[in-house]
Amino acid sequence: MDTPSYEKKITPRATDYSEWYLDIINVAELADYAPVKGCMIIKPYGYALWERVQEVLNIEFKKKGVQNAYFPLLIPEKLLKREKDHVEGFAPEVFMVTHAGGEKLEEPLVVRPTSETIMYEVFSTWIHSYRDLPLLINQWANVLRYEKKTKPFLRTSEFLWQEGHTVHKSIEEADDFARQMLAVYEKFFREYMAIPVVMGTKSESEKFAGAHSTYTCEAMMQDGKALQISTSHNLGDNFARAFNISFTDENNQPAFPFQTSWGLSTRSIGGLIMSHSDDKGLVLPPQMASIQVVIVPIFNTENKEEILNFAEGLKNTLIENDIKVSVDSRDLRPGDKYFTWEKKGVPLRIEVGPKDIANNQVVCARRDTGEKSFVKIEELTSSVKSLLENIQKDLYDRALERRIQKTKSVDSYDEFKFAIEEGNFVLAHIDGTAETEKLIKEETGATIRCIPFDTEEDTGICIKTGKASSRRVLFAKAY
RNA sequence: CGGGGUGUGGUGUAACGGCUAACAUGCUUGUUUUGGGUACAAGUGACUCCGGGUUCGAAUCCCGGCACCCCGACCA
Repeated sequence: MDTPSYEKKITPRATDYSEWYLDIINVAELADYAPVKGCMIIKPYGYALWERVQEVLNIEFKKKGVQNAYFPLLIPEKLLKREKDHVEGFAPEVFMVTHAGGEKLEEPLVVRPTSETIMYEVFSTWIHSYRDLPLLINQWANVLRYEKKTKPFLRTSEFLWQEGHTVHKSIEEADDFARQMLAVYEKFFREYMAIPVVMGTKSESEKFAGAHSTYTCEAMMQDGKALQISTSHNLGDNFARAFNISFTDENNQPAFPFQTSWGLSTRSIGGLIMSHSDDKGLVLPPQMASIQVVIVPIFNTENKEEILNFAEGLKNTLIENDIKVSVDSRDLRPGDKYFTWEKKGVPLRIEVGPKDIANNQVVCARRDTGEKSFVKIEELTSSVKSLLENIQKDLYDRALERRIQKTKSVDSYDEFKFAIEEGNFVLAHIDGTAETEKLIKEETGATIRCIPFDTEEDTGICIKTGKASSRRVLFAKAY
């Protein structure tokens, strides 16, 4: 049989991983390029993923007592300059508004690259007493950073995120909260996106501009590269001092509070795409999919109405059980529809035709494995639920297994270079200096992704300098 | 921001400096078909990324810009 040519192709992962990623976004209709450099249009099917992120995280944040608020997009330039490290970190990538109303502005306005400065300026007027603490605020917003090299979702000049900002009376409390929020992210990635992440602390050179310490969730993509998929910062009292946020404590003494900020962006959607998808298209975990089940009715002219009615009945049953389901009633051949939904990563496909109705069953086909099974109508809901649960679990397990297989512990620089070149996460000793870190990056392209929380004390010697080291850190090439 | 590459209907491609820019697919209509991309017919759809230049003549050559892709440096 001739292989027909179709309008959209998918480059296999083995041929060109990057090209494959772009093709998936295209065929699954997640995003389009915009007529502005480095910016993208998030199409409805892609935006539904972001809405799901918002839906789940809002619930988790509120459990922690965090409230949503909104601050302006534009920041007076002088505010951005208030904290020294912060401005140095962000200055090269800010967009600046210099004109408005046809005239030059007295003071340029910065388009927020992040909102610490404008929020904290305001926090200083909100906080007076220890009774005002902790202050727990989150905002859903877009931010802009001028980026030289962009890639849809993973790095765009404008991106969507949530940024949480909290203020606490002690550094211990702030640090604990920053870690709690990191754990919220970890849980979200595990239970919803089916992405296993490594939690840890960023090295000095990788930490956030102006932070006391930065905690991170690092995920491994299918090519072995790391993606920093969310971060949480303990800001210490650096910003409180810079923005003059102070409060009177229980002993009637003035004090500076301690702050955190934490964020998760549309980059995570890029991580989601790369984690599970295959050469046939997108693969979505059921917990993230806006369509969890697609029903493909198989009919001919005579039985069309009967089959469609039957399919609608199945749909209603599933909807009543909180399953997100859609019937593809288009007048196309079944194979055509299978390809459509395969590309879009719908976790489960139900085929229903005359033979099935006669046998009181349907055919269920898993997107992730292609595995087909017959399901009795009476057991439809329970079977679909358990299939979706299995898909969710298997996607996570496969991603975890892949990461375990591709995480190497090495003790020499030669082994290190080889393991990095092969596309692994590499656990190795380093002397802990920024110079050595930089040297390793220059020579191998690998950076310290984090000092994982779960590594034990393990004395050894630095793979590069031979100096003493007390613990292994995680290296990888990163997106 | 340096080095390299690409830019043609919605999508994937073709066209020596020379006919009305071609083919496939999509989309629309009709008939047919429907358990992994049915078949046929008719129709639809492109200032060949933008702006200059060279030329009798430019999708094609040159210059500039923009966007995208790859490799570096920089960053969520």
